[in-house]
Amino acid sequence: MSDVAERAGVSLSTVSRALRGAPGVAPQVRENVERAAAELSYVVSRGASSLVTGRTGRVAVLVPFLQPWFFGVALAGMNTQMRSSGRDMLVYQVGDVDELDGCIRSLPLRSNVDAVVAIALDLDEKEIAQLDEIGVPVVFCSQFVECRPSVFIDNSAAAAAATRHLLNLGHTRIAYINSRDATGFSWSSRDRLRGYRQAMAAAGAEPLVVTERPGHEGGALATGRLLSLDVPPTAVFAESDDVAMGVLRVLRRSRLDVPEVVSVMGFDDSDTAELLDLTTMAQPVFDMGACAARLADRVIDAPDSEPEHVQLETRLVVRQSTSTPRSTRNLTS
Amino acid sequence: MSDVAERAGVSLSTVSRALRGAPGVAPQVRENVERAAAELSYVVSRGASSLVTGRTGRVAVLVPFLQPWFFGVALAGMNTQMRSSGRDMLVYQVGDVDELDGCIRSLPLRSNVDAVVAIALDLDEKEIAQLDEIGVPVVFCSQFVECRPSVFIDNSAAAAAATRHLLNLGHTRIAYINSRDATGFSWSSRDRLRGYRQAMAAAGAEPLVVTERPGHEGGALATGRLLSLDVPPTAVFAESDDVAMGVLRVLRRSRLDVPEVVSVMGFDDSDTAELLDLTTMAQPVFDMGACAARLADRVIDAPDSEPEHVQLETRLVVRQSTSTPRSTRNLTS
DNA sequence: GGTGCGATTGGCATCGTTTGCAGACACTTC
DNA sequence: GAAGTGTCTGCAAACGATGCCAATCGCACC
Repeated sequence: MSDVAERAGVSLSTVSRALRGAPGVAPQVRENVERAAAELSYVVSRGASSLVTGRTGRVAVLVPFLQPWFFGVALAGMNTQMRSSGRDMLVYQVGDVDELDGCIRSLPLRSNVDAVVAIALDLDEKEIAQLDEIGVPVVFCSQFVECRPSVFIDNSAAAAAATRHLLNLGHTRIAYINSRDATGFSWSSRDRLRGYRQAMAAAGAEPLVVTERPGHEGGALATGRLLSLDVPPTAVFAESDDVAMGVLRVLRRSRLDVPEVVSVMGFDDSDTAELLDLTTMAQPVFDMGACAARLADRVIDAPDSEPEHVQLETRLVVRQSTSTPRSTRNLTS
Repeated sequence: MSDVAERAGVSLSTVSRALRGAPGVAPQVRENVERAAAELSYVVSRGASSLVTGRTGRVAVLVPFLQPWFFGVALAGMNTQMRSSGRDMLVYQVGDVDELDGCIRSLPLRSNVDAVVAIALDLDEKEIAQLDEIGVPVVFCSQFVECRPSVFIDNSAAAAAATRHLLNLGHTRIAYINSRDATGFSWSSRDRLRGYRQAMAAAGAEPLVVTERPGHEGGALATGRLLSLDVPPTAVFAESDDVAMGVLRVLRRSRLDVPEVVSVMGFDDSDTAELLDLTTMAQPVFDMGACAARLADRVIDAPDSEPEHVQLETRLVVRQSTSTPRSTRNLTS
């Protein structure tokens, strides 16, 4: 920076003010400084300035996985917003509770980031309290948390709407594939299950829930169970597109036509859903990421503002995997 | 840090040494300091220490996209390795050349990161030179660059091997779907195309190349063109799994059985490839990320060591989408 | 008992910025 | 022409760590 000052023929303070866009710098001088900085291809050291300001200009993002579609899209949304507000994005994968713990007590702690965004971590209260202890504001993305800034969708209402679509098509025997991993229920799947149950109850239909492990393997296993029932369902609502992929795979291998024999409904609208013509309940993941970044901006720039909750809309994307059940068609045709 | 010093009853320097694991601290004292730090849940400020040491403990990762499977997996690999070497990962999405440019001259520049990893950016020499100017060592992931540390696969050899598999099955009319976007050829697809041509030439088979835009839309469009040829191919080798998805989709909609009527070969072994039983040439993306992180470690810890090149192995994953062509089967059965 | 040595420890300058404060300067206003 | 009012600029003290250097300590050895 002193090089820039020398080249522009001004003092360090002036360079600092000029480059930071602070008021009280003559336009001419500012221009000189900016040119000098550009010529020397100089940028301020975030580390040094954060020492003084207490702001690092960095946000840590905690994700349970990096690989699935969902997180890539959410990160892309966050990244876009963060770039426009001039912040940098640190990414930490925290696959399990231990890693979360280690991460909390070591890496982005305290004076190394301005805020933390937790994406779809499905934390319980104890873990949230633990996060609070790091002394950095936390924003929740894809999880509703009371008294904390968070972006989320209404999983229950969305699942109910998806279920109603199947009911409206004339299905009554609609199975729901629920997933559970070693850690127990996650919030989103619990809410979705609830929405399914409500919609089924409201229609007077009998719920049919199978629980398997997450992912497409779980979907495949669950489908095996459904196909061996006394009366297999005519429609399957999978907790997520990923699970639905397992369902489609088994049905395809069994040469059971979709939607002719079985309708399949997903949740998420991942890119593979489009690829496989899966009807699904879309959630705006990119926007959710961008919104989380905005909430982070807000919590950093106005720490005392009250936590903001943003609920984003879902929408049903109807594709080729759902239709009226065969029996209905026979009657009406 | 002074709080910790006070609580442990020692000086600042001793705390610094103790927490950093530096030698010359009595075991008893070290333990006291560590306990005090833990009790105050204190962690060192990276910014402050980097001011003195010149090391930030951070690595910037430049990716063209965040959403595709490939980048999520590569980032996961990098993240794992970086965690174990105690570095933090900054992620920047640089979708186009302008963004790259902006990124280069603003964000992670100079004193804000110790190294930069460029994942699959397919940079040309001018851009590489530009990257050099930021004064931070650069590691290339999924691109071979002379005189720079880089991790990559032999795209040409891998594509040749994949093509040979189809040839060995008895196909002779094998189409290659090549993609090109607004920016022109990318390195990997150019190399893959070359491998395909070589294998075809070696077998005395006539190459058949169609070029479309990238992604599954491109695959779909290319398939349309292939299906309207005078003599459609019996096998299609898509430049990437993503492109292959478009191929499969069109074939499925056309009720052209895979592999009965057309064999399809992909490249990458993405998770959807497994899902759709796509035969594909797998590249070790996770390992590539991890390896890139190791190279970054090396270039940071031993700046003067000569640039290391790591070529990782690919392997053919045979699934259900390839088989002998129908004509062969007719002859042999 | 004095000396020398190695192992620990504390003091202090230092890294590159920001920022409060005061000085310099130009320009009004009386 | 002096005083008042801004606007702009420079000085110097932080910020929180590190690392050099010197001081201290314990201990064995002569």
